[in-house]
Amino acid sequence: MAAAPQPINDASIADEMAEEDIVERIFEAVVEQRLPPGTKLSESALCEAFGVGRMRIRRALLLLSSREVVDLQANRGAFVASPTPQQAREVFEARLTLEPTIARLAVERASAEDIDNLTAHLVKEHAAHHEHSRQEAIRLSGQFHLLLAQIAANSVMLRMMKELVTRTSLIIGIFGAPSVTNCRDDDHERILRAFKARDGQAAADLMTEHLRVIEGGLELGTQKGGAVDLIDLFARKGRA
Amino acid sequence: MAAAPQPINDASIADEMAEEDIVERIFEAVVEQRLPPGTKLSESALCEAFGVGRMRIRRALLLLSSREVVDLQANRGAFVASPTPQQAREVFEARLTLEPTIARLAVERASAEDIDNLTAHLVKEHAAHHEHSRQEAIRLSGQFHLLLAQIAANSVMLRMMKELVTRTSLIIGIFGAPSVTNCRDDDHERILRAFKARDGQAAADLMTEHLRVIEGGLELGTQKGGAVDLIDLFARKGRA
DNA sequence: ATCAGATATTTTGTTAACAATCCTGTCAAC
DNA sequence: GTTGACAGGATTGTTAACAAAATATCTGAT
Repeated sequence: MAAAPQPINDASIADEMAEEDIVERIFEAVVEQRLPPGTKLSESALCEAFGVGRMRIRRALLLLSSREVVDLQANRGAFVASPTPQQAREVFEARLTLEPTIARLAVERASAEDIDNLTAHLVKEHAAHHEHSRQEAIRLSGQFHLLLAQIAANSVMLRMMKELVTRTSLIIGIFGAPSVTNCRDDDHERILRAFKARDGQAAADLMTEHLRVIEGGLELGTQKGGAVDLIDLFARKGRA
Repeated sequence: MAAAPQPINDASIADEMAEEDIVERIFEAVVEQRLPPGTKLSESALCEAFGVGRMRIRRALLLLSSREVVDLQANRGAFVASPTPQQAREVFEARLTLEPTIARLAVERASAEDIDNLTAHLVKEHAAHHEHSRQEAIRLSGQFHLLLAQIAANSVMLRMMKELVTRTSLIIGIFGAPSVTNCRDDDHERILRAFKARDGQAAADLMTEHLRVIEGGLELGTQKGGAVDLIDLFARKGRA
């Protein structure tokens, strides 16, 4: 309950954070699954955490909700979204529509430096896996897909991908088998080889396969954690 | 300068408009090209127009800017976005990525009623063309694409399409040849025939062709109205 | 002990006043 | 006549206080 107005955590680089930075930070936390689905995001807590006024937090939450990463309930507050099976299917359908083309465009437009960056990125991914630093592995694994969108040099699709990658992390958190990480970096490795061979079609096909594997690893019938729908669960008295 | 708090225009159905409705209304106005690129959207004017407080307007503008339909400049205000040629290319690239798949999915998932609705929609489009009611024609022409996304039953891609269709209207407003309307309804007609034949691939191909024709009709070298970059234009003294 | 109701506290939503910035028009100086 | 500075007005951005809703706590009865 400290009423100290000064920043508390590591968020105080210069003077103040723009709401865009706050949105970015929360996106990252969700991707790394440090904010599980259903987590309450109270305004006062966020104000302290980021050391900013309530208005900034409010705007950030509105932006997050417009991207369906946060569920904004009237008079109740903001919660990390808990995608439904239907939403999960829609997110993967959108990714399967966008990402093969993004991969192909990225191959066509990648400079030598881009490919070097991708290679360096995969090294980091491997390292994170071997070090068993789960959060870092997940973060890098998601960022690989964003890197492709960046190389494809289309800011519209890059923005769409940021949303989709973040929501995918939530989806895996809810429906993913326990041992499954977001992406197998073997697949990323194969896609990188397609880059080096300058084979855009192969990259697109590998991406399709990659996404199908991830979606196939989900159990869209049983939701694990997150906000279990208690109303639906206990609607009939006694036991089901 | 009327300080009357009651609603002024047709926006007073019940008691108050949610910011989502305001966003929707402004989207519509942009699609119909009643709000040309570069138009200043002052807060006080919007407050009067919609009969709501400043906070609502502020939130609506933030949402609009997050979808790049509005350009939010610090301490200067909100302006209808003026897409650059680069942004125009990116929007069309995204549409060319999404819409063929949306068309295919829509064909696969369309009920008989959906096809009836599409048919009725095309009748309206024709009527608007013959009546030379330009705004209505433009609106319906954009809505055709949204109808397809709705039939495809993917809310993620539907939301993306709402943004892309709206931005396309801005792009045509800036770079379109004067006589060009948004879509030739002949193309829509052909797509509808693919629906009736239940030929998803044909619908996808026709959509690709349709979008290429529209993009081909743009003059991405010369921007007409909108916010002409005077600094860049008159940087060198005298004449270029 | 459990549950219902009432009260208190916390949290969210809104409003209004205040501060800061920008635009416009004016006036003086060159 | 043009350029620059300056002041007034208008618009945006922020803060703080207030209102409303929901949650938590407490009491009392069954």
